[in-house]
Amino acid sequence: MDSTPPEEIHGDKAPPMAPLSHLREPPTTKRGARTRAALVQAARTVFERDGYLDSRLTDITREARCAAGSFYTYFASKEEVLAAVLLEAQEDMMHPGMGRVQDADDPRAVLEASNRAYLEAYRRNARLMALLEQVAQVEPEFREFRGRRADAFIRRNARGIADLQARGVADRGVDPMMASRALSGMVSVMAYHAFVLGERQESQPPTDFEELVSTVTRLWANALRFPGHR
Amino acid sequence: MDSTPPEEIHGDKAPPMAPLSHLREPPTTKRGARTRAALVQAARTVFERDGYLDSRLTDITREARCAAGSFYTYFASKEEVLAAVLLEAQEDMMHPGMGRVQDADDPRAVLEASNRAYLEAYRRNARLMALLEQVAQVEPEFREFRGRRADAFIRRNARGIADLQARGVADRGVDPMMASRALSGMVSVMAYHAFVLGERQESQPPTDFEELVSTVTRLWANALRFPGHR
Amino acid sequence: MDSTPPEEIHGDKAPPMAPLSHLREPPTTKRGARTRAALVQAARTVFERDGYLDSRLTDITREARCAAGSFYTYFASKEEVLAAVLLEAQEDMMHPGMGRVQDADDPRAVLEASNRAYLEAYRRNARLMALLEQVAQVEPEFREFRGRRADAFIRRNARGIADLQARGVADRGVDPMMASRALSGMVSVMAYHAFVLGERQESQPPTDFEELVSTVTRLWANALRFPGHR
Amino acid sequence: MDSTPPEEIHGDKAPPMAPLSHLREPPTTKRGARTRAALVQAARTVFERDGYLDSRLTDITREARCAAGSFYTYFASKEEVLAAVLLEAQEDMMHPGMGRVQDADDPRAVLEASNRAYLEAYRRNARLMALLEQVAQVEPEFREFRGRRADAFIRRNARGIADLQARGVADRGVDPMMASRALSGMVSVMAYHAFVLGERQESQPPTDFEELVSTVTRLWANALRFPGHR
DNA sequence: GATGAATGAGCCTTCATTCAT
DNA sequence: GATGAATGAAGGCTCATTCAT
Repeated sequence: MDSTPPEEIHGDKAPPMAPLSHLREPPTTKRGARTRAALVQAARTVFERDGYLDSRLTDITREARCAAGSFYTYFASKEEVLAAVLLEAQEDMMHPGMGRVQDADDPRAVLEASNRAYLEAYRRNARLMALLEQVAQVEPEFREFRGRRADAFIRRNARGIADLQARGVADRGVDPMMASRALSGMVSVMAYHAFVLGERQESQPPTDFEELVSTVTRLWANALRFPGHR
Repeated sequence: MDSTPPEEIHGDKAPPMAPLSHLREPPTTKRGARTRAALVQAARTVFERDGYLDSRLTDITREARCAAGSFYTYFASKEEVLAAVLLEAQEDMMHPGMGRVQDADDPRAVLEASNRAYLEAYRRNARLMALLEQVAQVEPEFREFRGRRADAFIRRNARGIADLQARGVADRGVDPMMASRALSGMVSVMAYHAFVLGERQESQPPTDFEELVSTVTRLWANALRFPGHR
Repeated sequence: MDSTPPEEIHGDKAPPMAPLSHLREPPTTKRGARTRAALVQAARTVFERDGYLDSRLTDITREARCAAGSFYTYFASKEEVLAAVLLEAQEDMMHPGMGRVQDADDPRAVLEASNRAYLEAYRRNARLMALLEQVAQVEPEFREFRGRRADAFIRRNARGIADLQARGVADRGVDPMMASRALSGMVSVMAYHAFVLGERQESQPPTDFEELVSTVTRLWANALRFPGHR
Repeated sequence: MDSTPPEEIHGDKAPPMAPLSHLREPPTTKRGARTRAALVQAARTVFERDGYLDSRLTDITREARCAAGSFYTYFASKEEVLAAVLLEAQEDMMHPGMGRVQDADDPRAVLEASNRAYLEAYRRNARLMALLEQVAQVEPEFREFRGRRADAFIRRNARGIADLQARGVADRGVDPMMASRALSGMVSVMAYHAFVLGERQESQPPTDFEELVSTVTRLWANALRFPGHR
């Protein structure tokens, strides 16, 4: 895992993530581009605020300060704007963009950096992730999108694990893909709990970010029997 | 963890799980009881088949072979039947009912039995779990229900972990609650993937149940540094 | 053509005229039957008054004094009510029900009775015929309905013609079906002109009914060379 | 009917056929003329393909390869393009342009030539005739247009009939106008059946054109008791 | 209790027409 | 003249809930 580029753990250099649907042709004029952008932005705002299911198209057009009919100039349906919203945010959601790691030879250090980057990205896009979870329960198209996103992380982490197993620094008794699915899932569940559910119940104290990072990293490292306890 | 009753790990002795809503009075007559039961059964069938959102009340009354109006004799809304459905299934979903473990002193053996029981219960009620995930995304009431169910498992497992930590057979470097949340979440994510998503995509080979049990158990045990590798 | 039952000329003993569509199940209760009937009646009124295309479902429900949603209890669409309207009127439209002819052996007398019956039925249902012409231009389903209705008349008249040809009292130089189509068409065109268009242009004097009957009868008889001029 | 110019039977030397509407001023520039022509041509294509009611203005402008807004430079509405389309095609629809008849003294020969010319013109413009029938059911303006066109033929044929009656070669027992309306209608109905409906139902064998001509001619001649059977 | 018809608010979608560039 | 985005009125349809029988 030394020379493995950090992104290999949770990151995703983003194969364009297969189009969600055949979007309408992009606007030709500058004015059109502005309106379309306003609609996408408005949709994100409304979806994040009211949820996908409870939002009406007219909420979006009102937020975008345009007529109801204008929506259909750019999108064929609510699904389609959502696709546009997700596509636009995809980059930031999928490229945790973890910085340089001091000691790239230390699996724990690399892992921690990776987890931190992932969790930071999740936190940044928490409301969008919540939205994605919601629509994945309702629209098969977005269930697949969620699946592809998850798989991207899982496959990369699986490669990292296999690599460490080959170098003898990770437990060889588990299948890399399955272990990756379990451990990546563990992190995402924690993120969901902390940043999505945590936000909603203000009764509870917010999760301590650093503790979150160090706990999942430690459990992960232990789970794979990284050498050298801390 | 030796004397800890198995249920202590994933199980739940079911504190009445706070009523989901103030249900209407139970039917007085025998006929009434029959109709109500038919409605609950029909609702489960319809919800599991079509999803909560896509099902109409008339689908349920048709399935129950009764008139649309009769529904309101027993339930005030769609939410309320769902509550009844979940309440009825709660017992089996929450009490994995893991059998006696041979060597209750072996943390790994206990853990494995616990995980197996949890996963079997999940598999048994997979469609209902899928339904719960869906409604949790839409109705705050059921989000809380899901949360309470998860917390029940998490708290029990946290107690088990704290116990093992106290006995010196589990890593003391992690907070029991947080570790429990992470590891319990890991298992539930795997279950969701295998039994909910797996069912929908018949293209993929079904997950091998035993491998699933052994993998999550091994990762969990490692994560907490249970003594004695395998 | 003597013993040929009169209906054989323009009439139609009505093979049920193939359902226009799979109508919803008829209402079970008396109240339901009343509402449904009110809707069909209202639809006929509105369609005849405003035309099929210019009428809105809410016009119909208002006319029927019921809520907009009630419409869908009985019909799935505007098309479907129209089907019901036509089905209900079909009997009268298709069974001119010409009375006994004095001399059933006189082809001219039979023919005249038949034409009179046809034209009277057309006049009685003129607004409905106008409606049928309109929808036939727009909905393939009703184009077929119109076609079946026309064919019923044409086939019967063709049989009458073939019969007379066999008896040597009609020109054998024409194909019975084609001649029937031409002559039946001639009559229907005249009816359309007199009772549909005539009504709309009050500027013109109304067609004299008896002259209409005698003219088409005479032309028809001549066209087939019935013996014995008048 | 001898010296009667052939067109006198079904033809129409086209009195300008009263403007359908007050069209906008014709384009001044060459570019304008080109755009306008493209729009009329596109409208005809689209109307004939999709029907008047199912076609949208944007279909027309797309077909004409111009912007939606440009439409209004030349036409005030959908109706107005249709008027332009019909005006442009009027010439060919109304002037069957029947060739010289060998023996202009033979009523049957003249009649047959006239019918053939009419039917050929109908066939040539079948899709436009279908369109005209459609719009006549919907727009009063075009109902009148259709009426004027029909009247032109009917009046001419009525003159021919009156002429023959005067010469003693046609049944004097019928009113020339009414007989003309009936017989002209007979021919147009047959044309509509063969060329409009026939095209739509490819299941049926196409009508034999020569049989069509000879049948209507024979029936017509008989109906008026032209001398000398065939 | 059961029945099933009646209710009507609410949202999506279309497309002729206008208008700023 | 041409462009093409913006407008917004209009109407269809759904379905949870009510209510008369």
